Amino acid sequence: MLNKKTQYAFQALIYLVEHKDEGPVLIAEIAKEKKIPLKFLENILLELRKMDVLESKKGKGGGYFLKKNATKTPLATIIRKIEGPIAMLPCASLYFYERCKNCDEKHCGLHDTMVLVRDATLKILERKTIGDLVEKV
Amino acid sequence: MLNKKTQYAFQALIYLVEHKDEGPVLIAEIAKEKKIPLKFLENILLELRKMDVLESKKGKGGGYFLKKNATKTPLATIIRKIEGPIAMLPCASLYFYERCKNCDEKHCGLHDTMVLVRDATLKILERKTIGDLVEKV
DNA sequence: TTATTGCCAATCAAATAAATCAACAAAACA
DNA sequence: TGTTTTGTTGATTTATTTGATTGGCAATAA
Repeated sequence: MLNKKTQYAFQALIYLVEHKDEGPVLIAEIAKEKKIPLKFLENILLELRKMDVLESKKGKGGGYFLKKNATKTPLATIIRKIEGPIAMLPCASLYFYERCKNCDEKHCGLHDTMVLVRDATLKILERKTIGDLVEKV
Repeated sequence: MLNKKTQYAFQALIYLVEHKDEGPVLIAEIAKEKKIPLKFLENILLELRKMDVLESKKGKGGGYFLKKNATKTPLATIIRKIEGPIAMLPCASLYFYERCKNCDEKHCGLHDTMVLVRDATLKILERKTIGDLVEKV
């Protein structure tokens, strides 16, 4: 399962996509609507800003909003930044690879299977984007 | 990522499949070979025994060994028992389903995507079994 | 200048995961 | 019988994740 932080990140992104033509949105508003602890959400939004998905504006009328073209960001990118590896095992990860201590992955059925799972998962998560989170009406 | 407990469980199962014609295997032997904390491994093997994958024998010459037909157990079954949900979100889980607090999953692109990921993952993990963990030579 | 809003850092608390400890029970064997 | 080997069980400790709290700083609009 994705951890809470990543789940909250997705919920916040959904809210921002839904309100993307309404100017900056207050952190407090997202926190209230999506029932996310305020300070925890602050950190999450900050991370998303640093990875160039969001922009922010301080002062009155300020808040967070999606950066230009951010809706095209694949979900896999968000997960890797907020959560970490997508694969089920370190030895099956592309971006966070670690060698197994006690098995030779050239002859390990578990490794092979987990690579299959990773590929099947990425095929979906690299194609689906933030924009796809909100269904067009 | 799978948690340590599940990763250890798979390593132990691999070891037991590799030695399945040699009678009971000592917990200590598995722990040493697979570098798993002994007492932690004890609990894991116990859980696997309670889910009818392993059998044990006490006393001298005792140890753990695979139950008859246990090699046909799908990997998904092991993960669900030791780790929990396979899906990335509660609202996308078959066996551990929970409704979302703040989104209507009938119109949620995230939910739809995570169901796709779950199905792709299960297609593999329901087919691959414990026996497949060890490649035949 | 003042109110508003995000930025940043530190820290505490609760929950969960991971690892260890200590006492016990069953089996084998001399 | 009784001693050794080995698994069983529950309690405890430690580490990590998650969530909550506090407080001051920096930028912006009015």
